[in-house]
Amino acid sequence: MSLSHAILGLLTVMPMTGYELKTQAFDTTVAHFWQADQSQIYRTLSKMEEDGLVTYELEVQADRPNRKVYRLTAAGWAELERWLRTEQPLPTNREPFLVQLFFGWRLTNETLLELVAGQRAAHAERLATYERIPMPPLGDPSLDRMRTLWRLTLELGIAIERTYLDWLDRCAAVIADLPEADNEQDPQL
Amino acid sequence: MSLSHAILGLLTVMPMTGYELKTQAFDTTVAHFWQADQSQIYRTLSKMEEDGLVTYELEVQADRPNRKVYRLTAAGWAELERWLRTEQPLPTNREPFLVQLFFGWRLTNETLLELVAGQRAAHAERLATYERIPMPPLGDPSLDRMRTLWRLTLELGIAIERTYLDWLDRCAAVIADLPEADNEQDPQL
DNA sequence: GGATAATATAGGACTATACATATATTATAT
DNA sequence: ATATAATATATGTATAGTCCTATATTATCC
Repeated sequence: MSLSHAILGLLTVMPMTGYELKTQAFDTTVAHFWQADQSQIYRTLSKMEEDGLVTYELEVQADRPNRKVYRLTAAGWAELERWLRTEQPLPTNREPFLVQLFFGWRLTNETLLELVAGQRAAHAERLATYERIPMPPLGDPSLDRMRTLWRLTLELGIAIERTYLDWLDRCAAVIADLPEADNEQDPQL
Repeated sequence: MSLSHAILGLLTVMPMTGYELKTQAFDTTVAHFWQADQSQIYRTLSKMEEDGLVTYELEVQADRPNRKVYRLTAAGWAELERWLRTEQPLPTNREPFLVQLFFGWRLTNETLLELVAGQRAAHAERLATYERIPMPPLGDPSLDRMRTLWRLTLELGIAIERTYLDWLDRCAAVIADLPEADNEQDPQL
């Protein structure tokens, strides 16, 4: 489970509550490389606390629900340092849209183009989200390691989304020129 | 669960056993967009059979374990056709290496460069695997819809891997020029 | 006035995935 | 002689992730 490692990393930047992890990190800053469900964040925090990786301070609030502000323990720091040096496997590919495209030859060009357009819109939106994140310029000598590395991760997110958009445009062009399917004999049961 | 839909798609090409699905499809032809565990394939086939989406013929073999050759039922065809028209969500991003890079500013440049090199090797291998798959040329009028669409999915796989490689090279260059970390005050417990 | 959003945590139920092992036979490699 | 790989299916167990709902208060929107 490297959700716990992402959480450890985030809590080194600043002690936070589960709510802040969700809204100010997983939904925004790190969304391009790790997405997490609210309920899973809370459950993982509980487990990490049990395991002694984090502790929390309860901030009692009058007009709002109480906050549990989590931070790393010594064991949490040690585990993060260890994990950061461990070679990580590539993420496994699982893309429903490519399954559709691969097996979609019986669909009409029109239907295929609609699917392509849908994906294009979704990727364009994702790209726009990433591009709205202000990126620290490179070449600035005052730019610290942290922000340089952070910038690099964002650059990948943007590059991948651009790759998708280029490819989807190419798909649309190729499909538009494709002779329609001959579905006479299908399905052949 | 769209593993079942990937299986439905694959079985339209040719009736197959679970073993063949694993070795001749998920580990090879469709590996760039869907990877599946052997045990999950068998369990999913069982469930799909229960649900009436597929049936199998038992091929009794003398010198080898018997084979269950699966093919679609009418309900399986209907479900595939329905699913193929349904808009699919973008895959969620979860990339352990980017978590490392993002939170790795306390590591030395050397350690970071080792991690980058490890990822580079893994992506280069993946790209080589994709490039070994013979890709039908475009512009061939005899090229059917199926192979054109299949080619497009492979092109994306290759484009994404090239994006990773370019980006990893850029990472290496940027990290090599980075002043080393000043870890005096860390970890700040 | 009623619905929704924001702040905050949590649990139930399910689905999906991963990793290891069992079983059985034959062929090949060391 | 022993081990491993290939063919073939299957189960046990654990981990990871999703979706929905509950709880409680305040603020805002229509």
